Amino acid sequence: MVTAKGQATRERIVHAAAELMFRHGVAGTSTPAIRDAAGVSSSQIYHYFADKEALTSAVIAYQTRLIVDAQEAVLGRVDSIAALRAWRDLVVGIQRELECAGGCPLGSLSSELAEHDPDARAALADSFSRWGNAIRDGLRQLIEHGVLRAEADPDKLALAMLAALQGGLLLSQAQRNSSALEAGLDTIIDRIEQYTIT
Amino acid sequence: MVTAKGQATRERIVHAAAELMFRHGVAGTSTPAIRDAAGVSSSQIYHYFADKEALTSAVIAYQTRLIVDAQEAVLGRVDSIAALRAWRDLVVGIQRELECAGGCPLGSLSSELAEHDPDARAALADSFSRWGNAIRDGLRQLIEHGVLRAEADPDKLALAMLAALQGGLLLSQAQRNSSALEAGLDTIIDRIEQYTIT
DNA sequence: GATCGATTGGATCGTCAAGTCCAAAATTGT
DNA sequence: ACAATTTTGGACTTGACGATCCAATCGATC
Repeated sequence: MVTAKGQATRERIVHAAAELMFRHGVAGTSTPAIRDAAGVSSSQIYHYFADKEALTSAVIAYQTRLIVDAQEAVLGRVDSIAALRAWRDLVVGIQRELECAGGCPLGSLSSELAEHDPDARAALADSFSRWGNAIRDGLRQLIEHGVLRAEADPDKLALAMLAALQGGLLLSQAQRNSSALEAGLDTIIDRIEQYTIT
Repeated sequence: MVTAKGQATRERIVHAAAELMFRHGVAGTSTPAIRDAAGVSSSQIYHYFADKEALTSAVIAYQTRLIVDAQEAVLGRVDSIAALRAWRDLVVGIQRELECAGGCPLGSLSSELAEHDPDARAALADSFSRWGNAIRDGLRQLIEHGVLRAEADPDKLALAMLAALQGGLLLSQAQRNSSALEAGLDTIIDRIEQYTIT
């Protein structure tokens, strides 16, 4: 059983852990650091989570909820090429605001955990699938609305878009400028635009 | 002064460290593990490298030499869309052979180190620039050979290709299949192909 | 073959992180 | 109010990792 107060404490821990892991990576985030950032004691972390791996798993779920839910909401309303470009501007804008630091929280977690934590890898694969499906559904709407021709392959284009997005974020993190992210997204959108019904 | 024998030892350490860091990440690779894998003693690591950060820096240079040099060689000979697709097949084939494990060594290093080691970030940004330039030069050759129209923007398309490549590798690592990598590269090449002179 | 720097082995140190433990305090239900 | 359960504080244990130290050995050069 867990009370409302306990739930709040649990969430405070996950929130602090997510923040620290985004900024310093999973391995670079110690449980003492999480304890201090969340303003709790050591025992509380292990009261709510079996070990650091379980906490990391909760952080993955938390970031997925933040990011993928938001993406689904925005992409669900795409009904024109202009709306797709507006989505692109949103993504680029977020990265610019962060001064290209940190990359994608999910991408970073995946890169760090994929080889050494199979459960985390599977969870992140699922997050990426949801994200890709959201893009695909946006493209399907464009076909249904008569914006794009039916020959366009929404599955393939969505995967390509997600790849360009993740790679663009990774490169912008390394190069500290968003040009690769912009070039990647713009080029995929240009390709999509060629299916436009004129 | 460093003798040939010392040089060989140094290289053995870098090679072992690169291998371990590729499989387990930088933080997941301890100096005792490197010592054992390289068959040297602790003191030798610190005889040839100031600290783990310096060794990591050597690993970045090593991976850059392996990967980017090879990419420059292959991309330097691109003279047709078919050759570009052959390069795509090469990249996808490598990832398939590794069963999509590990992602891109440079991408993984970048994701892990970018925020916490500024020198490593700069070195990796440089590696990515070289890689992007190699792609760009391949595309420029296609224009010069009259395969593509001059309107094609090789800089932008090369950045997009590199983003799709890195993102595709990251997603294939998480999802344990190469479909995102293939979709990403194919979509960018499809876009490039539309600049073909018919 | 003597000299001197380069190389090597391996014990060792200090630090810090993950995780445990137990008792105290707070909260809940009756 | 009281019992049961949850929540909390913080000291503590254990182990590993990065890094150091020093003596021993190797090998090139004169």
